[in-house]
Amino acid sequence: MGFTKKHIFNTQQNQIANFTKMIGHPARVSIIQHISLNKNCNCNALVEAIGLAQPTISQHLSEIKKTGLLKQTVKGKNLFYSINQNKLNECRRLINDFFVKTQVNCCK
Amino acid sequence: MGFTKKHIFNTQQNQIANFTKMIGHPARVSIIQHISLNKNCNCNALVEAIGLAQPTISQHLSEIKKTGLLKQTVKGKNLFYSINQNKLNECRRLINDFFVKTQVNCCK
DNA sequence: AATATTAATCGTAATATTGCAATATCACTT
DNA sequence: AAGTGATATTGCAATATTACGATTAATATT
Repeated sequence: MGFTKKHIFNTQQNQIANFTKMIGHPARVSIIQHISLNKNCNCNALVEAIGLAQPTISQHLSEIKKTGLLKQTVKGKNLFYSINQNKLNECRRLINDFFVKTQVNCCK
Repeated sequence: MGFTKKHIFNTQQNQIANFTKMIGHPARVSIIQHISLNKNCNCNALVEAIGLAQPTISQHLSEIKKTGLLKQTVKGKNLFYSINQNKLNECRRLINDFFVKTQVNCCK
């Protein structure tokens, strides 16, 4: 097969999986870290910092964008990325909630 | 290609990616939730509760086990799974730290 | 207008993941 | 020893992911 049977899981389970899957590649971890550390971070800056080809970085960026975690600002010919803090908080809360519930349930 | 160039990333980035990738499938989210909620949860119980075939559940279990998140107890012919709390805490701290740093950095 | 810069998209190859049927293994029961 | 139950492994098909060269599109610069 190769596809995921998403329909047999509930919305929350799929959301948790979507967010963690998005983070689940070291290039995307690195991209998120770089963007949060550097204002005015564009695609080229990430290509140089990380060492993957430009199309590869662009592809990873679009995976992250699909979840809504990134904002874009055009300045001249540059496209600067920044973190969408609302989405970051949503993502963080969802995942943290998963950990808290797992921990509380498993030790009672 | 298809493979990940792990060597160009640091240990922490790979660790974060490994843990989040392990959680990044709704079946594995569901498996972890079930195990934490039910003491004496074995493979068959998961198969019935989730609705995927036994080999599929077994495969997802082994993905989770690879990260050390599960403990096993043999009782008769049953193999009961439970959450390794130390590993859960390690995983939670690592991911939370990633979120905290991202948040602190991006809004200063 | 021609050129350079920036980033997305296309096309493709290699590899990984997801899912299941069939089978194997291993422990317990009879 | 044969049978049963529980789980792991094997083998395979379908799909997804990762990576990059080539190309495209869009904007800036000269």
